[in-house]
Amino acid sequence: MDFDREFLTGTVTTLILALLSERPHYAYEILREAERRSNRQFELKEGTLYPSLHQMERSGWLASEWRESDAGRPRKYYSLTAKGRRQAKSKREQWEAIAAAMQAILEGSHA
Amino acid sequence: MDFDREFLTGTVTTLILALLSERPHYAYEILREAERRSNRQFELKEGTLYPSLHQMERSGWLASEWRESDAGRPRKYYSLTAKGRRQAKSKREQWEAIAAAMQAILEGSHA
DNA sequence: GGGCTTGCTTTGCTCACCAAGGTATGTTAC
DNA sequence: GTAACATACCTTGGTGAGCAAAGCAAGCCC
Repeated sequence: MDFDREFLTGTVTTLILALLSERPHYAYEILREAERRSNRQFELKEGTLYPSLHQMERSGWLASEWRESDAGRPRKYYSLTAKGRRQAKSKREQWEAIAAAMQAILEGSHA
Repeated sequence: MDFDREFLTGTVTTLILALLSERPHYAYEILREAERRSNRQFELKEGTLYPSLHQMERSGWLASEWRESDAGRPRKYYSLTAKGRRQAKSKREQWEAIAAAMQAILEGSHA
């Protein structure tokens, strides 16, 4: 399914924070992981992800660290700061509340 | 709960189409109904709703009709066109797919 | 008369997302 | 050897959704 662009707004930050809640990731890995877990439904774009990560780091939600890789270029790993963990929790709760509210509204409209 | 603004993107159109799938509504009624069903979580703004309705009418998804009211000003009732019904179905399906994909991603990140 | 609610509308702004481009390294295929 | 592809990082410029803030109009209650 191709989503209308506007549906993704708001999911990107939440999604990044959720993945980083589990363990540090580098950007490219986030792209792949988001695709994989959503069964290819999410195709996070690089032009979205990289600026988002930079923005979140500037906001103090993330810390980054370069690590050598066995093969290829070094990778920049991002992890959550304490502030980032609070944000992750907040975003997840907000998302769940939105999903519940939408569910309540959509229920009445089924054909 | 106050939502971060970006979370609402994409939900507005879906929400409007869902309510109009049930029966015609006038704008002010949509505002109230969205609030009521979401337990006050959604507070759709007038500056969002009215331009959206106009946009959707220009796109041929909605038809409008003025009706006299027992009390107060006449109300402009919006109803779905055939095209609008197809859109309503599509948006609902997209929303449900997004919600499922997000759920899959968030599941792993619970504290 | 003043305030509240209902009801419709518009202007100007912000900012999330992304298309499109670029750089660099390593692997596989021919 | 080189072409093609995957990995891995980054930036610029544009679009468009949502909203704050304002206005207009009509009815109700005190």
